[in-house]
Amino acid sequence: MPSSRADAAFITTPIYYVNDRPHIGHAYTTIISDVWARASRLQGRSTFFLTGTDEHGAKVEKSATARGITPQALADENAAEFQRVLGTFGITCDDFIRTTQPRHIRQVQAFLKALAARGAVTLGTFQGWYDEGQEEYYTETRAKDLGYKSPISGRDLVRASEDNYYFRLSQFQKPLEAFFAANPGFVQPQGRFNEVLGRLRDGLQDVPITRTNFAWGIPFPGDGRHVVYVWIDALLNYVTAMGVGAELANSLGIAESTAPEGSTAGGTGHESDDATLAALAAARSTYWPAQYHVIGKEILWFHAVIWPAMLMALELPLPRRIHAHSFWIADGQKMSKSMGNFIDLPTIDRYIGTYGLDAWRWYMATQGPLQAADADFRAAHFHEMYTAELVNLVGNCASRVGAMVGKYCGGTMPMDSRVGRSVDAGAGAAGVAGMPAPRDAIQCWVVRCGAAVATWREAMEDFDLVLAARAALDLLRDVDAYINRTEPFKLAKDPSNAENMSKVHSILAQCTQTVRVAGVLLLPFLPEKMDQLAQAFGGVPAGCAACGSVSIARVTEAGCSAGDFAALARYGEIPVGAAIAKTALFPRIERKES
RNA sequence: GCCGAUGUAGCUCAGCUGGUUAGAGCGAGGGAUUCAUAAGCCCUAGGUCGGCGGUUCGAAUCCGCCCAUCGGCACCA
Repeated sequence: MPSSRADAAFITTPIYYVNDRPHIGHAYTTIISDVWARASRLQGRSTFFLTGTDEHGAKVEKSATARGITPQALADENAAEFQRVLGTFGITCDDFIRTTQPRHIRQVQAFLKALAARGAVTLGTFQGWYDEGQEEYYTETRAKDLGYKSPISGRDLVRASEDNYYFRLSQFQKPLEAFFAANPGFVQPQGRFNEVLGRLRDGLQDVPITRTNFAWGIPFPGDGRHVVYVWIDALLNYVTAMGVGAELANSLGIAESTAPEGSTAGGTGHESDDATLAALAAARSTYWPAQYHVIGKEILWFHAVIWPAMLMALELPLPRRIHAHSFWIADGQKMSKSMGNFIDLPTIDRYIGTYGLDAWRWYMATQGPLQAADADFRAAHFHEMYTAELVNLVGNCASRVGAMVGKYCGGTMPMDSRVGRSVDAGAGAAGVAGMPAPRDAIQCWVVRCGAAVATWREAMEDFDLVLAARAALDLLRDVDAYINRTEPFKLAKDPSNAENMSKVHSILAQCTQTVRVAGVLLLPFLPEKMDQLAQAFGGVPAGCAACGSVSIARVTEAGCSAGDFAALARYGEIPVGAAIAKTALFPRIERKES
């Protein structure tokens, strides 16, 4: 069993079903996870961000058959599409796992074998409503909704049964209750956790984990007539990607040859032998358990109950937290294929084309359904948020500070002449040395920045991206307010007035330093633009020397990791004399009425 | 049907264990300015805090009922 590292963090998205086309839901989950991963790296933590594709199951098999290609060919095609699409969102995943890769298949079989060996699996009979045309089972409630008729063919559903292997979930009722009681923050938001607890009180039943009515899946070890049911296969990706089951697979002698027919395992990894698997484990297994499983609310039960129970059965550590977000709706309407109102890829591309990638990430991360309520996606709202927060606040604040340093300080970082006495923005309501008082008495910028950083860190820890972003924006609001109050542009009217010019330099020094700190906090959200800002504001204060950027580097790329966060986010790191340039970050966009 | 949640200014929402004139952001209207991306700043919006009843010296904040909206209810990624 791996032992986790305190200085490491592992964050995952669900793996996406290759039978789907990428849409806003995939974009959302992946982007918010990416923001968190970047923030984690920024803080100097060794961070692993995993996403991927789920490629087995009856639906994939059926779609492939309909197109006259193999399931693997379909999976290859769509997995490539997912990778391409996610790439366009600036995602910094450290790996992209595919469930048809041998490394995954071998470990899944090893885990199932271990589950069976530990008495967590039994053979039973599954009964359900079967659609003979679709070769699919429906749940009791779904069948009832359909009037016990096939939604496709209209024929009556039949009561069918098949022998399946079951995971003895019912055995984990007590252990799960104890775990939840001891970990009240396990599932967030809280409302979702309550839902899980409520359902748990109704009691747990064993769940089937194999199927025999289709072939496109991982053969169940010991009984080749069965394939592993897709969601068991899928859940295990979180540990197989990290090589957690490598030792088990090797010791059980499970070889790649047991992979299903037609599985050629394209894509990134092609680990197939014991040594490769062992290497995978050596490099990654200490990342487990995951710090965050980021998921949509529709798959909460699997992640909050079945997955922990499986891990308990395998005697593996449980993930620390599960964040289940809600759904985007479009203009007040649920998105659905029949409504034709899905925010699809072409729509997303249009937004990114018009507003830029960072703006898209910003809207996703700050206006999305992060908590229990669904969020409405509206074009007008997108435009308003872009203009109000990115153009008018972030962009404009950086612009006016950069412009004044250019005009009044020769484009170099000015000296704060009060350093040594007080780097504040007015110690108390009276202000300092004739300088107008700030709007609050707590405006010592060192303290102010430190508080913002602390708020940001705590918010990130809780996956409260909105609060984290606001901590940075508030810093910029304070800078704006400070400029308005101290009016350096008036003090600078007479350049020969040395005393006033000294004040101007002090004021602008404070503003410049603070804007830079805010920029660091915004980096995970706005990687391109905040990198641009960092370059304009003194170059590279404490970021990655190797790549010459403060952008958060990927930990997996040798020699390129985030710098010392304490220094990076500290007020005052821009050295006096450093070049400061005015920079235009977010262009104003005229919204054409549609 | 069962379980749970929500209902606060035009919009999105804060308001912990009840207590001075109910808040923020955005939008809208007005004002003073000009360093800045016609941005920033200041003032304003008089909203029965879903409805009714109760507890209390006192409730948006506790209890009950009602209305409305929403979520979960297991094999769906």
